[in-house]
Amino acid sequence: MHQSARSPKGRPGRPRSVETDHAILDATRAALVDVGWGGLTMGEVAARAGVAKTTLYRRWANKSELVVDAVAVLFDELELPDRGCLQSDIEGVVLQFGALLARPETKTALMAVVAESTTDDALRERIRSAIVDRQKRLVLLGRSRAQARGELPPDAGGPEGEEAAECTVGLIFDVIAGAVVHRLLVSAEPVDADWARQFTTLLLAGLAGLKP
Amino acid sequence: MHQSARSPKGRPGRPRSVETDHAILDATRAALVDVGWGGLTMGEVAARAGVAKTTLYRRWANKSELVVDAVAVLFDELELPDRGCLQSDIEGVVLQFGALLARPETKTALMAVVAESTTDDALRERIRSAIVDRQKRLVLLGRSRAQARGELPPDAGGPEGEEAAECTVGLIFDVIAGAVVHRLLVSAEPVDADWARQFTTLLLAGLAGLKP
Amino acid sequence: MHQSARSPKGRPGRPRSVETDHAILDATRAALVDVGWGGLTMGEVAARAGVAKTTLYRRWANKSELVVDAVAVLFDELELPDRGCLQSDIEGVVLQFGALLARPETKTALMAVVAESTTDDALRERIRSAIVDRQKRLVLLGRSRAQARGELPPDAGGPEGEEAAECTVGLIFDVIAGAVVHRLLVSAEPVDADWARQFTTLLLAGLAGLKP
Amino acid sequence: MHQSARSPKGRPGRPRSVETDHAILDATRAALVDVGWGGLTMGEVAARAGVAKTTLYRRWANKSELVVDAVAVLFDELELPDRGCLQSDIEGVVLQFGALLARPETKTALMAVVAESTTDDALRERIRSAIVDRQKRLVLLGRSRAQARGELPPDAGGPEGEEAAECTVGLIFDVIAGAVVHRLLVSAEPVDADWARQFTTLLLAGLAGLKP
DNA sequence: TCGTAACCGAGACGGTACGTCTCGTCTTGGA
DNA sequence: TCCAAGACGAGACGTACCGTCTCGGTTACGA
Repeated sequence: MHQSARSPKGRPGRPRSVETDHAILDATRAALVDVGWGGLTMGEVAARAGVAKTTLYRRWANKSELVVDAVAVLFDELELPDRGCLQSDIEGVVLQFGALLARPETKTALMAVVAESTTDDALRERIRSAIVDRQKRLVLLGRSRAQARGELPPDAGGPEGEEAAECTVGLIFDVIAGAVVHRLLVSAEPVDADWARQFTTLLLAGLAGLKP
Repeated sequence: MHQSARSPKGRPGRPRSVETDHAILDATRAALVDVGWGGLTMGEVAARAGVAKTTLYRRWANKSELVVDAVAVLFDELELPDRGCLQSDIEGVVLQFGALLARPETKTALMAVVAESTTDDALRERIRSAIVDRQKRLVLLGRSRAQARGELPPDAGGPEGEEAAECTVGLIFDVIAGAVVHRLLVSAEPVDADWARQFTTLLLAGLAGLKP
Repeated sequence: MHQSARSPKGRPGRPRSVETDHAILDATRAALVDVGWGGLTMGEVAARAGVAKTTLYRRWANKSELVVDAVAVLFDELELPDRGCLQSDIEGVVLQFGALLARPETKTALMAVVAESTTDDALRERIRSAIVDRQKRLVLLGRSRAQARGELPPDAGGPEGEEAAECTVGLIFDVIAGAVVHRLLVSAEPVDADWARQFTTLLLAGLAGLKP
Repeated sequence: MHQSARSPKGRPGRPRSVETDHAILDATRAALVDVGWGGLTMGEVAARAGVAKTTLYRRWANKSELVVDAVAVLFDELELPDRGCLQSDIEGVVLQFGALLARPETKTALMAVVAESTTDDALRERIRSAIVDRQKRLVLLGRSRAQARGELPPDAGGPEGEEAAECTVGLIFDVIAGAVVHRLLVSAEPVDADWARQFTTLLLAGLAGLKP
């Protein structure tokens, strides 16, 4: 998770409290809702969690890392619904992602830690491993499900085919996540069913035109 | 520009120095490069600009607004190159945008003010008017140029056609800007000629499939 | 006084508030009475003085220096009463000194800063110049007054006579101050008229036996 | 000694380690030399002694009590040399006391605990019983030895004579200890043979003039 | 010989104060 | 009226110790 795997056996001294861990992460999300990233302070989180500041710093080096861990779990709620066809599946996940990003703790926190990560490589890596890479599973799952349905051709064999597929996954991910984030946070307009349909149509048509 | 239109005529007292304005904005960008958004302080900017803090606060209410103005001008450098066909034109603008976002003062500042704007509506409006809306011109210009070349059909007449076109402009803008930003800042991978070509291909194929 | 003489003329910027100086020193003494040296915190002093902590640290580098300045002024209240004969004059000053050291802010602060000064030369020097050396005037005044009365012989001429006199002043000062402090703070017994008389008798007899 | 007499018999459970006791007191003195009273922490002492903080707190309630015990033993090294006459004997003990107070662990600790004791009666009592009262033996021994030599008259009989003698012992003790401490720690000048001779001369002449 | 009670190390824990930093406002004096 | 310099009240920062607690494990007595 955060600091270290810390072998459950043999570690001398009093072990860290797991309830404390949860209390802190819960308090972090609650505080984000109330005061936003800018108003979030370690002292406030500690007070809400009924915990000493020291206890926070023992686990996380700074605000950014704490918030990444606090928010990461929210993204794990995302899942690919099985609505019968690829278009519907993607629309479903786009709407879910939109709904997630509309929550105040998510939107304010996500952009802030991304901003912070532009000058902090360790933080970027943490964001990647805790949030971004975990959600690529959705793209992979969608593809394999569509292949099973016959909506997409099976992966090309051979190493160069694999590499191309890998590359396309990254592109799709950037397009989906980027478009949703940009519409919500920069353009400040809602991600509703209409927009999801229009966007997904564009994406699938684009993908169809990409390969040959 | 920033605080007030302040009529050039008739204002009593000593007028504000225009060199001071520029010195402050330059110092802001320079400081952003060195210390990032998180490390940027009004005092630091004032010191770099050889100016008193009071002078900053007389012009901008806070750090965010100052940074928006400091960064906005960079985005005006973007232009749509005329490379002869729509695909090339878009690739060119994507590469320009990627290069702009790769500059440290741009990427750190842009995400930070967007994050801040999630809890500050006035700031969001300022970002929109100073940065985002000004760049939609690129999409509009690209479309009309492509129409002139015959690569795209002319706009549908009538009000519903106009509305649909307006809506598509927003979608395209979100997809382009979102994908580039996400690739650079979240996925942390470069926006190079290969990626630009692949992305543009996807986009144009998607657009072709969107209309009918 | 404390930080610097700071030329009253020409210093740019807002000058420091003199009322603030006094409020802080008053608050320091009041807090010493209530909570003692060990319980004294910079934050508490600041709060009592209605002042920000920053304002304290702008003037004094730490608790010890602040307390030395706060307490020093109390010692200036001491004076040599003119009761007609040397014995009575000394008894008077001994009783005054005893009364001063019986005040809670004085006794707790004085020993604490002396203790701190054993590992801080700058602090020792500050104590010396702000407190100790200023009180040697009492010994000198007492001697000259006694000489005027004919109770003591005039100073021996010549440099070696002067040096011996100087040396004796130091001895007398150490004996008086040391005995009073030790009785009050270590032996924890009162400095009353009886004790003052007995002690002064010993001192004067000793001095009479010292010279020849 | 410190916490309890703890009957050597019958106490169930593992007995406390005596080496640990010594290691802690040694570590306390060593740490005092290095960092002084202000910088002394229980954690530091524990670390130096190779012991857990818990182990310290099982034995002493706080820093002051620990330091009193750590330093007290040093004062037991003092003894009254037999140099043949009272003046020489006193000079000898004054020099010894001066040398003891010149050691860094002694001077920093002694003043600090005295300062602390001004707001802590239990501590003052501990200092008295562990340090001060034990050294009055030197004054008593000196007096009886001088009486045996015929340098001083025998004690006056009767209860009022006894009381007066008792009172004089306190006065002498305060004068000697106070003067030495003051010279070393406040005046910051050395206690050397010259000063010891001058001071002792004053003291004995004073005593001679005190009685009749 | 075996329990049991107190010992011991390590370190987590809720607190408190530290001294520093930045904020945004204010008060000077000079231009 | 503007500007620079810098004092000011406010409050968060991250650190250091405090004294207490919970661990797992050790040591010596006495039943």
